Amino acid sequence: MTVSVPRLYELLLEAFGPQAWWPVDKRYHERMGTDPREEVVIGAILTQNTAWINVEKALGNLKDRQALSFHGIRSLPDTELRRLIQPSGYYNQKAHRLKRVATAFAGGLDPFFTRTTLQARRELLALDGIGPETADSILLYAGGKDAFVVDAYTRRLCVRLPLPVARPDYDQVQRFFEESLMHLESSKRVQMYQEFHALIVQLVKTFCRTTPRCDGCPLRGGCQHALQLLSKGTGRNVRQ
DNA sequence: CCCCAGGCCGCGC
DNA sequence: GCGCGGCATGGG
Repeated sequence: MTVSVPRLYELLLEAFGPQAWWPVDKRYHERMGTDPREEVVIGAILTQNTAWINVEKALGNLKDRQALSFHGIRSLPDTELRRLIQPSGYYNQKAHRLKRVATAFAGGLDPFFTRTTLQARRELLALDGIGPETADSILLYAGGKDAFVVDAYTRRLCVRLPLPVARPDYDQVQRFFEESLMHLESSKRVQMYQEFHALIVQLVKTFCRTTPRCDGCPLRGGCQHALQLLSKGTGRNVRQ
């Protein structure tokens, strides 16, 4: 039994409800006269292989310093930027990545997002420190572009269910989801991409963890892993 | 104590 | 075109 992608989305939405991603402090940006989309970009870089709780501390530090914007980042000395984002880890690398992005988009995000999704993606990937997931997160959550975000969680879900993906690498997983939802009207599709990724994160954090906790998982009925558990009795230590 | 977290890059093969 | 180590912190 295989779950279709639209059905998968339906099940997750029923189980967890709307997720309201990407978390951004709009009040702050209204007060400061800054672009909230820049916070999305900054957060997307800070969260690379990092728990969000640690990213929040770094974002909080930038906020306190009134530097949660590209202009703010550019204005900070390297040493201070490193210190402010230190809780998010990899702070030397990330400080450089933030500086480069803040410089590349010194003209603001509006001109950048007038490009086609494909062209904008190419330009993001050309920046040192921006890989496919960071690029697609920026496109989807800052730009409202139709880019499906794939992360380690999405790939784990594909392998465990499993979904009929050619290979569990970034491009194949992305292609699979995008082709499965291609029939939707454009603005609906963007909204669904945003919600879908957030729901997958929620699912994997709650149930489909490194060591699965299948009890109460909304996908039990259509998941090969959960079904294996049932047939094996106590297979709770089985991993994939 | 160990493992993990919403990756990415540079290197060796 | 791969696999692998390095990058770093804080929470479970």
